Amino acid sequence: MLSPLRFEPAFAQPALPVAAASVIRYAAGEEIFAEGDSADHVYELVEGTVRTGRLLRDGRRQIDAFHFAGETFGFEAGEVRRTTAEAVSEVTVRIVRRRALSDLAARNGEVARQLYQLTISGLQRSQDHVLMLGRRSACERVAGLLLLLADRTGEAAFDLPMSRQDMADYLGLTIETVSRTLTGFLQEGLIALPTVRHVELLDREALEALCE
Amino acid sequence: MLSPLRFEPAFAQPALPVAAASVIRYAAGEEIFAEGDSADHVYELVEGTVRTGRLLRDGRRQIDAFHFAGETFGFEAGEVRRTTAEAVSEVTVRIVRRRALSDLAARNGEVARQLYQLTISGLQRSQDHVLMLGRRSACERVAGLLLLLADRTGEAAFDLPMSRQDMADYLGLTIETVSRTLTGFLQEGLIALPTVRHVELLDREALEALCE
DNA sequence: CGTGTTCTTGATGTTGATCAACAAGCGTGG
DNA sequence: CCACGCTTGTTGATCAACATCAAGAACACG
Repeated sequence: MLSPLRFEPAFAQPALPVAAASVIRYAAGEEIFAEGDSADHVYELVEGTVRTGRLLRDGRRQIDAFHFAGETFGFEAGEVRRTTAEAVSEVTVRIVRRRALSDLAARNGEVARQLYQLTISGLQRSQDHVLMLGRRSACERVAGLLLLLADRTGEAAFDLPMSRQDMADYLGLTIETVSRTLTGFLQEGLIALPTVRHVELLDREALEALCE
Repeated sequence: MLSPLRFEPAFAQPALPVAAASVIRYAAGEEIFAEGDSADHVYELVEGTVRTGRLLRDGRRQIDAFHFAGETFGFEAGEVRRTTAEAVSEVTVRIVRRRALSDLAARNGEVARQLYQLTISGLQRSQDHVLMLGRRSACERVAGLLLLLADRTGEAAFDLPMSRQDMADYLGLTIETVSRTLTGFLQEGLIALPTVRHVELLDREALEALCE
């Protein structure tokens, strides 16, 4: 069921219009780049799921975003990575030289516009995330994540690509709270959880109501 | 003490390289634009402080960012505003037609690059905000905001342009918690609070340690 | 099958929210 | 200049949500 470069409506993004320096596979859990690395490539995700985020010295982790097939990641303002990217599942990426892309953008206004559009929609997702973390309860956050995942597949039933720990670190919660919230939804009949990594949304309305 | 177009090192951003459609003043508390408006202008803040954020239907509010003199705001991916912008203090802004700016960017690679740089640094600040809201305690959040405000003036003593409610809505806390945390810092000798709107950082080290 | 990992569930603890009262600033009008 | 009311901020008491700690269950993989 490989569908490279298929663009989901909710996340439609142009592929990077530059020849890839290379195409690489990463195993689940592998690091793609780390905080402090020099940021001379950007990535286009062909298949799989990637998480980007940061780690505090005491071990607390915050995931900024999950990235799915067709999306791009690894853009930085400066020369040095401020986030770490890891493969959540088995992953294949196209790697593009940042320099090649910025050169092209300097010559081609349309490419520059796409690049701009890409980052600004990333900014908007980050703002949604801020709202979620700043002002929403655990229930609302978990519901929000489930809806986000459902929207990108377009299906009410889908596999969770990430662990409970990943969900917790994205939502600013603990695994226990995520787990309890999911079984709460289960008991209220909002979702089914046939396996630990597969969700079906039974009452989308109710879940949406939780997110307003 | 007006200093239009002075760029603080920590927030150095190019002015929008387009003739302003107009220059407008807003009184403190006035709305500059609102969620749902059509997004056909961008703004350059000449003087004062602006907050951008969102409101949930039940009244919960989340401030995405504070903007200071020299900074730009009001960029949107789509045609419709997703955030509201309000004057925190008395404010003067240059208003630029979005269309004029994007036309210029399409012709001029350097302008396009600046625009890109602007949004990507906005994205990085939003990611810092996510980390703050997702994984930091109330103390750490308040310390982080104080340091952010100190950095942009370059002084250890500064006026707080915003109310406790604004601070709370930026930090994902309540006014009571912000207030208590500040008096906590006061009692530990980390700050002085000669008036309710003026802060002096007495022990910057300790505050930085709180943010790691 | 065992063994290690991930997930769930339960009991308890802590942080920050909520509710309530009071204090401090601030503008207006006497 | 003070009295007044109104807004904003502080402080206290209590509560609730989520974290933490601990144990067990389910699952994955050799």
